[in-house]
Amino acid sequence: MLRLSKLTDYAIVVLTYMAKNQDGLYSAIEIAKATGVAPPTVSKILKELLKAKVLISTRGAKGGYRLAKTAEKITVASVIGALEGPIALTECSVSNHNHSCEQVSGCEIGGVWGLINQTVFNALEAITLADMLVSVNRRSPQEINIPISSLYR
Amino acid sequence: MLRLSKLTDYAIVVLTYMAKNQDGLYSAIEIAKATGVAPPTVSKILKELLKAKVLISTRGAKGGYRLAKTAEKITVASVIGALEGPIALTECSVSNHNHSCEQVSGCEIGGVWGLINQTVFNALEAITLADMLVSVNRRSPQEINIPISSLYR
DNA sequence: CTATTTAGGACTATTCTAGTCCTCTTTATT
DNA sequence: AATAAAGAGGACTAGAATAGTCCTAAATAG
Ligand code: FES
Ligand code: FES
Repeated sequence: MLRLSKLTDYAIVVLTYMAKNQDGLYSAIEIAKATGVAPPTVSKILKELLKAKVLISTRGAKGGYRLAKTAEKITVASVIGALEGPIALTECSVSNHNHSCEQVSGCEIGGVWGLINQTVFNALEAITLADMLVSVNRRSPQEINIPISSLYR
Repeated sequence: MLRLSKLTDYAIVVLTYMAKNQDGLYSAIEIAKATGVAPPTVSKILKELLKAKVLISTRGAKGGYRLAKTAEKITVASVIGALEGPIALTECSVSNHNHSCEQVSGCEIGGVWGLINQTVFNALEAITLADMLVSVNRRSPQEINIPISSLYR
């Protein structure tokens, strides 16, 4: 299904909320209440995003988190990267310096995976938090087109 | 990490092997030997690909599997779809007719997920088995560019 | 000094995945 | 007709990954 983890999903939700006021300082609890995601989970996500430098934190009372850059500069790819590590669709695409990718004897398609990977990455790098906001406002009822349809469990 | 399942990975390997002789008829065991993937696993994958009409089968002695279309018409997206169901990065993107997507109160970004999904899908739909073959022959040593690098476990 | 809030992990339960195996049906061959 | 080769379909298990919780320590405002 090529699924993203739920945490990543939540992360986008959280960031979209924060981006409504770009310079706002939000505490984890505050965000949890606003988004409906459980507090410990929000906290976990915020920490990951901090590590990835998507957010900046202030400790202590009246502390909280804020966006490290403008919404235009925060890409979906970077958020996914923060929560799930680098975008690598297959083992073959993970920094295979020691050729650990050789899962299969005689398989030489690693190069193409690189291409596919890059293509997907570019797609995700092209979409930013700002795009999310626009769509939230527009509230386009846009239906989703999933050509491969019959097989979902 | 936005990972594809191993089975999908193997499927591409298997199909690439089969595509070397477009009209060839291959038994599961034969493919297993050639690719190094365990026989029961190959069998499982072939069945899935059959269900998705990527392959055609002949039963009985001297039976086997063959490609249902030319390599140019078998897209990576369709292979992923066959093994993992439709490409839907998040719950929000899965045919949400009954709004089951409402994971999070007040979350209205579903539409953007649709966009992201579509973008990724287009990228994967643009690459076919034929492209895999070309690259196998060219054997380009092309290094993979993964900008989000530091976080891989 | 105390309340608030982040930092950094450890931990657990549940879900998903990979992989195997069994039984049945179909077909070629002799 | 008998036998062997091969796919069809699905059940099952072990292991891995994920989601989610919780605890303790450190920082800071008031
Ligand atoms: S299994 Fe690694 S390149 Fe194909
Ligand atoms: S949680 Fe479904 S649209 Fe955001």
